[in-house]
Amino acid sequence: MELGSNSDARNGDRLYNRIAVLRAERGLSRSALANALQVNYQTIGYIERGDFKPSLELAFRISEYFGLPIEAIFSRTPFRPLSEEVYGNHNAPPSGDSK
Amino acid sequence: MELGSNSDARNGDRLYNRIAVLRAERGLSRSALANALQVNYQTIGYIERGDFKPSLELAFRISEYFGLPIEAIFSRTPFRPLSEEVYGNHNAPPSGDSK
DNA sequence: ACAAAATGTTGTAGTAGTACAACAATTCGT
DNA sequence: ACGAATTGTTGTACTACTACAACATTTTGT
Repeated sequence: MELGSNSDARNGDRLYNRIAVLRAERGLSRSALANALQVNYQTIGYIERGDFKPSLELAFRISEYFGLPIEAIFSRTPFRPLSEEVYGNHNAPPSGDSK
Repeated sequence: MELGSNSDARNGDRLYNRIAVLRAERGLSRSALANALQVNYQTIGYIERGDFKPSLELAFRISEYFGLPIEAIFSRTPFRPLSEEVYGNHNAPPSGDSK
């Protein structure tokens, strides 16, 4: 069955995360991160794009890896960009995912 | 199959939690908590005694319910009693679970 | 522009979290 | 001490997380 379809992460119980950003900041590929966390690299992909939520166990591993609290990485409500959080919002354009 | 047997929470990947304490502090029964969290009351039992780990989703619900960070409720390493954490350790006896 | 790396997609399969039910054991109020 | 509430046990079933594989698409380096 497809993953991104319907029965999985429908909008109500979606989980947002900053993994992609944290990876980017550190120049880590998914494989590299997955490797460090001892999980399959596709699992990182699934989690990053919200296809499903990690186990609490994995969330802890990720949290420890980045040295950040779980709440800084995962959230039930969308994250504000870290950049904004640090420098404030100077006239932001509509922040939609383009495609 | 039994739950507390073998294949589940063996000692390596056990997860400790303070749910029982938090419940006790608030005089909440498992059913009451389960009810508030919208889960089966037996699920709370399973989690409390470490039979299995909650999903991240549920961990978030619990965290929000108690108004505490996930890390204050769940940990990969055993918790120190909150009492000690607050008042310090004044000559503690061997803190084993008796029975 | 081309090759290599990174990411996305689809499909299959195993395991672990959760619900639910029925009943045993324990604890608690009066 | 008794009954009620709480907690523990066993068993069944479903769904979601994770692994893995093969291939399509996109991005990146030179």
